[in-house]
Order: sequence, then C-alpha cells, then structure tokens
Amino acid sequence: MVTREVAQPRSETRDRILDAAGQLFAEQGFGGATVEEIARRAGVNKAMLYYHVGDKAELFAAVVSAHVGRIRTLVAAAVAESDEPRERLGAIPRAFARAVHEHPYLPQLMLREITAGGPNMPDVAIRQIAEIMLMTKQVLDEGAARGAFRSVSPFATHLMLVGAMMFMANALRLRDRFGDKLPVPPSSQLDLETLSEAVLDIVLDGISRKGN
Amino acid sequence: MVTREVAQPRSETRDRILDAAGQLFAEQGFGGATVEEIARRAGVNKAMLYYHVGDKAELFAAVVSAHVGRIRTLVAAAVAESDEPRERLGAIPRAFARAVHEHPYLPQLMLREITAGGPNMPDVAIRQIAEIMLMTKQVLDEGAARGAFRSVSPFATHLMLVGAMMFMANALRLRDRFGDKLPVPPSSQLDLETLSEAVLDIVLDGISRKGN
DNA sequence: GTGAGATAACTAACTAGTTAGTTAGACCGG
DNA sequence: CCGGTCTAACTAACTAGTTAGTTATCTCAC
Repeated sequence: MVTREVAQPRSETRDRILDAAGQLFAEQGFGGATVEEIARRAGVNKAMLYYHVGDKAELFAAVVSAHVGRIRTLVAAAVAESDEPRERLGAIPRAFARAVHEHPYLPQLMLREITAGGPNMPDVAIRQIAEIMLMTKQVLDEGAARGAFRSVSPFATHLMLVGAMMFMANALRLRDRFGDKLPVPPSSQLDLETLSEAVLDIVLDGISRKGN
Repeated sequence: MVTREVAQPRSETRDRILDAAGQLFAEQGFGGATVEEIARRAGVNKAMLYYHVGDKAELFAAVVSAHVGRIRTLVAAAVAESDEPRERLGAIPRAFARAVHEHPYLPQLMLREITAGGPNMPDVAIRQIAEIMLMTKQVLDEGAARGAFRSVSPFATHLMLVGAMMFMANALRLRDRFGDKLPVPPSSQLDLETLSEAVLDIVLDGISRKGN
C-alpha cells in the first residue's frame, strides 16, 4: 500500500463509489466496512466497484488521497489570502474546518487511518500532508522573522492546531454519552468551529512575542 | 455495549488475556483483531477467553475500562502533588505521558475507540473520562481565581493538552513514512515527552494572565 | 440508413477462505 | 469423585474477490 497513483478516469459511477466508501470507511473503519455494503450504498453492483476502482485497498487509497489533496488545496489558498502572520496561521485551522464542513465524515476517516499507522495511506497522501505541515512552518518562520511570533516548534504547533481539532471533532461524537455527568457546555456552543477558534486563540496568545 | 460493570475476579490468566487483547486491539482495531490471535498471544486456548472474560465486546470493554481507570488514578495523584496552578495543570499531560510510558499501545487503543464513537466504551469508562475532564476544569478555575490564568474554555484546553498528545503519539508512528520530505527534526528529539512539553509551554503561555 | 461487430457498463451467482462463538469431553488437585 | 480449568474440534455465518454471461451504446463498411 505504498505506490498507487494511477489516476483512473473520472466517472459519475466512480464518484458515487468513492463517496459511499468515504462514509463507510469513516463509520466502520477499513476492516469494519464491507465491500458489499459500500457497493449497496453507492447503488452499484459489487463487481462494478472492482471494475471502476480496484480492490478494497485501492478503494481506500483513492478515497484518502482525494481528501488529503483537497485539504492541501484549501489550506494553500487560505494561507495565500493574507499577509499578516496571525491571520495566515489562523487560516490553516479554518481551512480544515471548511473541509470538514464539506465532508463531515472526514475527521473520522483521517484519524482512523492515522491511528492505524497509515497501512493504507498512499505515498501521494503522505507527500501532501508533508506539504501542509511545511506551510505551517513557513507561516511560523515568517511570523518570527517579522517579530510577531516567538520561536516555537512548528511540528508541535501544527499538531496542536490540527491534531486537537481532529481529536475534538471525533470526541464530540461521544458527547451524548456523557449525559449529565460532563463538565461541558451542553451542545449549543459546542460545535467544531467554536472549539477550534478557542484553540487558535490560546495558541496565538501562546506563541506571540510579548513586550509591546 | 453500555452497561457491563460486573467485575470478574482477577486471575493470572485473565490478566494475560487482557494485556494481549490491549496490544492487539491497539494494533489492529476491534474489527481487525481476531479472538484467535488474542488467545494465541496470551498463550491460552480460545475457549478460555470466553470462560474467563466473555465475548469480544466484553473483552474490549474490560481492557478500555482498566486503562481509563488507571489514567484517572494517575491524573488525580499527580494533580494533588502541587498547589501551584501552573504546575497542577502541567501534571495532567505528564500523568498521561507516564501512563503511555507504562503501556505504549495506550494512545492507539484509546484513539481508536474514540474515533469509532465509543461503541464498545462502557459507562464506567465514560464516567471516569468525565472525572478527568472535571479535574482540568477545577485546576483552571482555581488558577483563574488566584489570578494566574485568564478565563478560557476548559473543554478546549483539556482537549488541546490531551488530544494533541494522543494525536501526536499516533502521528509519530507515521514518521518513518515521511522519509526526507518532512519538515520535522529527524527523530532524536521527537519523542512524546518533548512534544507534550512543547505543547504545555505554548498552552501555559497562552492562558496565563499577562501584565505582571 | 442499416446491419454486423466491437466495446464499455453492468448483474447474478459462485468460490475459497476466515472468524466468532460453542460443545463435548479430558485433566487434575483436594 | 467432583468442581474448576482447560483443549480440540466443530459450525454457522460472513466476506473479498472472480467469473460467465447480459445489455446498451457506439462504429463504420456497404
């Protein structure tokens, strides 16, 4: 599960399969989701799935690559929109939030694969994740050069912003289970956007150069 | 998979089964791990697993509960050791780090279950997680009352500390895959402790009341 | 324009292998 | 000889992947 980048031609059927697969892989995991059920949800015969995409592993790789590529594009565009270090850094989690808004099953899908150690993560996806992390590093370096940020670990900062967000998106699904016994605002202001803004607020405060 | 708290009597065999199950559920996930393999790794006959613990779901619940309970104990003890708000907050991720040190497969196991939406998470475990989150809230409230911290979302702060750490512990396993194309210090100072200290540093800075 | 032949998209049914859970009975210390 | 602990062997259900064959659509010589 390492090299598989042969881009199949797009087709309506293929897209339906990929979307159904994304949902089901997110909900059930790679092992939990059955090819049969993916095909059923996409409204196609199981054999068509093999015809249009490939085996289960190829299907998974295709889904993950598509999403990671989309996120990379969104982040790059969002970062380019401003020139101010703080805004540029904030653009990164906000781009993630937009991607999640488009495909709500995305955090579950991604976290599942990361947790599994990426056994089905294609090289293209790895490369794109590295590119996204590089963007965070560039924004931080630039901010430091301009005197806006103090020097911090870019890896830790990136994982704080993105990792906490991914974790939150998934943890929120457990919310109902907590019932009354939780020290959490019930649900009104408990959406992902509010939470990631709170994280961004703390991070920006934590890395900004003080003493003005 | 919600109420199952009947504490079986401990036994050496049962402990071996639980430990093997923890490792395998972490490595392969609930669906991916096979009962056969868990039994083999524990060095017992498969039927003994049903005799000593119960079916696969009960086994999983027992493993998760044991670990969450252990973390709760560690966190409570660590927080109680100091009186100074900043140190008390720092004690929380450090207690997690210690738990992870004891059982390296723990972040993978926990994150897998959280990502899955907790379908096998027993109520006891949920209650204990709530208690841990309450401790963070208390430390933050107390720190705010003492003028050390500004007012921040306890939920976001907790998830930042713990979530980022869980995410990192899992992301680190992908490190090798990045090869050269990564903006990350190669591996020397890339352990979980260093990373969580970096996170703690940023968070403490970000939530501390400025203007002394 | 029309009919033969090619081709892409699809289906139903099957195979081979795996897995959770059960059961009938063996072993053994007290 | 009895209760707790254990084993080997089984079954019932499920699943990834294949295959033989069907339908619909297009192509192009005549």
